[in-house]
Amino acid sequence: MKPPVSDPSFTPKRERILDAAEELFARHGYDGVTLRQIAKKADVDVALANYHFGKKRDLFEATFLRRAQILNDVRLQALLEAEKEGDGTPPLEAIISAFLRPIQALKLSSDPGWRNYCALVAYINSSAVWGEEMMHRHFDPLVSRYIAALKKALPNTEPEKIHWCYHYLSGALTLTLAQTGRIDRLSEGLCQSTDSQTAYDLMIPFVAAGFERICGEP
Amino acid sequence: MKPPVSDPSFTPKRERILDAAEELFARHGYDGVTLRQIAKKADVDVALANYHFGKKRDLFEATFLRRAQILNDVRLQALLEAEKEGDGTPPLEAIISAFLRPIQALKLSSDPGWRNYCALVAYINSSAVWGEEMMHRHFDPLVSRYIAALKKALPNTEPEKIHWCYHYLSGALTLTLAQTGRIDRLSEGLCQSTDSQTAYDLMIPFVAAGFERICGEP
DNA sequence: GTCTATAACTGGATAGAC
DNA sequence: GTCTATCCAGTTATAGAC
Repeated sequence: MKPPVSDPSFTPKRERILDAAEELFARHGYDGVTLRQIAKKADVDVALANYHFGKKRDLFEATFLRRAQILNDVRLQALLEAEKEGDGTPPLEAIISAFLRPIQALKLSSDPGWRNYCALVAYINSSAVWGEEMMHRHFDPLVSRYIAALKKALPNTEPEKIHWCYHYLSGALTLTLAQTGRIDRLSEGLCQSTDSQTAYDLMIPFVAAGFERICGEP
Repeated sequence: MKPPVSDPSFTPKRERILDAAEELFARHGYDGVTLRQIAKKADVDVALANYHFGKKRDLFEATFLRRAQILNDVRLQALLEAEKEGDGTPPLEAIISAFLRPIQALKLSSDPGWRNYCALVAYINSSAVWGEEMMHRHFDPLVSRYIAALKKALPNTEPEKIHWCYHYLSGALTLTLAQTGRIDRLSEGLCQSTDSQTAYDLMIPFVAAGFERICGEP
């Protein structure tokens, strides 16, 4: 008989290592974390990380990859649905929603690991060392589909402008994912980094307005 | 007679250490860099970093602080000038310009160190560990002045919304400062991370439109 | 100010018992 | 799969000669 999966103490050790790595890498970066710290947080032996994942670098990749495909899948679903509703060319805001809402949904889901995973993606996307390679390999194929949809929604716009607007969107999203707590301090508690509801509800129209201004739609 | 400052071999070693630390910390993060690497890049002895700056942590702070005051000064100047021109309440876009243009100007200045310093600020702002404390202590006093100006330019708006919009602005700026090279790849060379001219020229209207949409001005 | 030498420690990685 | 024991390269930091 298998123990119930809901009890964290019964979680397979392999998964516990990934959970711990996710949280620590997200917060302290690749070099700021030791395998010993990860093992301690996961409550497993140090050598076990090596047994399951090989080198530290490979554990980092495995942590990143575990949820990347899931995120890509739900996003692709959202984009396809928007395209179906929009008869092939959904309006701008629907595309941006399809890009952002899945993340919001995962954050609000039952699995709290998504919060750490999002922070990990923010860390990787902000880093020149990791970002260029890893984001390109694992996320850009899907992002290219979003860019293509944006081009269709905003014809008569130079592709260059669409790329820059996507860059600003990516920046706003990345800092939101990082949940650094800075907005909490700056606003003296008025806003919270953890308030995903407000963060995404406002981000979508904010970004949509920016696109419209730059890409010259009414 | 002082040697010409343009010759790097005559730069005082202390400054060379800061230059090297700036570049390496920005790219690899605090934990991703060793004092030996910094010393090697600066072409000085390992012990010298310790002699001048004390512990590694203090060298990191010193690197961050060297240009922070300068940046705050030019920004404050820009904000005051905008307020003078706007009779106390400059229009939205003038405030955003006063926030962003000084950075663009420093990046385009003769001192290439500003490029690395900007990436360092991006690293710190993206990090939950460093960001909350260091950004708050050294940048938030001035940022609060910008927020106050935004509140005046956008009356009848809940302060909460202004803070969130500033957060999106900060995110777009941070990813731009990081110059990760991702936009280069995604756009297949159409756009360059290093193209500050375009990056800021488009960011200002993009962000202004977002503010207007959220904060309900025409 | 500058460098040599070294102390004291921590990191990743693995071999081998169970 | 799991854990003990250990290797050794590389780290910060400093004491002391010049």
